[in-house]
Amino acid sequence: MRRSKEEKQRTHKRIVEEAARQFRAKGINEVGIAELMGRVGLTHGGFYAHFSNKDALTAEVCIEGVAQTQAELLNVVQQAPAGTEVAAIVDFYLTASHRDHPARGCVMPTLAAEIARGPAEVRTAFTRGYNEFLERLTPFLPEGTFKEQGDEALVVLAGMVGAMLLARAINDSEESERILRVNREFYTQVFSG
Amino acid sequence: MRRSKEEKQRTHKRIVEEAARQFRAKGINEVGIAELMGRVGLTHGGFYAHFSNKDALTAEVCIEGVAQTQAELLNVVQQAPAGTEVAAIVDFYLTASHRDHPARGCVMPTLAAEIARGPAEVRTAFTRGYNEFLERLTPFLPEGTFKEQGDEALVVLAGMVGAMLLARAINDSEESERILRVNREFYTQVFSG
DNA sequence: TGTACATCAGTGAACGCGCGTTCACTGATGTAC
DNA sequence: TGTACATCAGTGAACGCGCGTTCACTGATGTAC
Repeated sequence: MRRSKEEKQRTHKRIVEEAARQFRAKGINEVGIAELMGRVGLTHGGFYAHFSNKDALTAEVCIEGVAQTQAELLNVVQQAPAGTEVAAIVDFYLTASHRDHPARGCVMPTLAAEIARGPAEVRTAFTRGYNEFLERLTPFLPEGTFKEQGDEALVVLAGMVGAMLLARAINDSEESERILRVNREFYTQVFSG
Repeated sequence: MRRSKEEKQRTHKRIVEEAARQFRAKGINEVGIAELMGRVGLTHGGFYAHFSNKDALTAEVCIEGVAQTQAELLNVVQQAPAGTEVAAIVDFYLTASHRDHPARGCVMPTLAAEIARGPAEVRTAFTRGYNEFLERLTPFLPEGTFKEQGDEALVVLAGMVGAMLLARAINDSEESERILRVNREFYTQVFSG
């Protein structure tokens, strides 16, 4: 039963979006093709009409996933009053809600370790998303607090990703909240004005 | 062929150490019991004389792995001249060598995402290691730079873990080096004196 | 100290299971005339 | 515009494979007398 070009595109998009959710929730290797396609409402064989293999899907999920976080953070930072951009970013990113819903959150804390061990195709896709992410975010950081704006973006991003990663791994909700709060306060204090 | 108590203990330790190496290099789920036991020089069936299941091994690896990084960082920080403790820590942690040898490095960037998705047993073990880690490290941080020493430890740890995670995922050696360098410089500058 | 027996670390075949991928097939869509 | 045929999105059975775990067995170690 052949489908129209438009319907194929829609199906393709639905597979990528569902994969992005599942990968973040369970990890790339823990999500099977059959389970994924089932959630999209199709059978597993049809997967290969859209992707040559699972790595090709993973590469697309990397780009799509980073682009999504980028869009959200850009939106947040653009609406922030001048001088409070970093505060707006960390207040948006380092929340209990983000910690508790990895499937809807940033791909970096959830997938970066697996990507680092993955094939070149996947790492290259992630790198592309990462570079665009930093390019877009950098202009909104305050000037001169610490070297160039691009360097500041690097510091804030690494700090947020690490804090989220640890806050999720810890099995102690009080300590987990503390990781989020202290890091929010730190970046707000250092990069304000 | 029953073995002596001492030999059993030695074997147990060798399994945990080999698992710690393999888990960091490939991820917990990508290391099989048979492969692991083979590397230790035994067959897979013998695994269950040492651990009730794979989760029990993973929990031990968490504690052992965090303790190892803790010991290394404590050693570094104790030998650092007063006022340069944070510089010593980040110079030890955020290196290309650490980035390129995850099997011998800190477990947090490599395993935290998988631990966060893992069973309570594993997360509790990691949390125990993490708490001891921070308790031991905190007294060596400078006072008053940013709130309490314990809060500073949280910030430096999150930043280092996030920076290492991203530096490993990126498929661009120049940008990867930059992540490490900029973060080293940042924490050295902010937490010196 | 020597002997008899219980224990148990490690072996290796076997289990059920889910994985990624292939492939012959179906039938609606796209296209050439 | 209508017809004939090629294309190909999606189906579902089948593939080989590796996984975690179980279990009957072996034989050296530990222990009770």
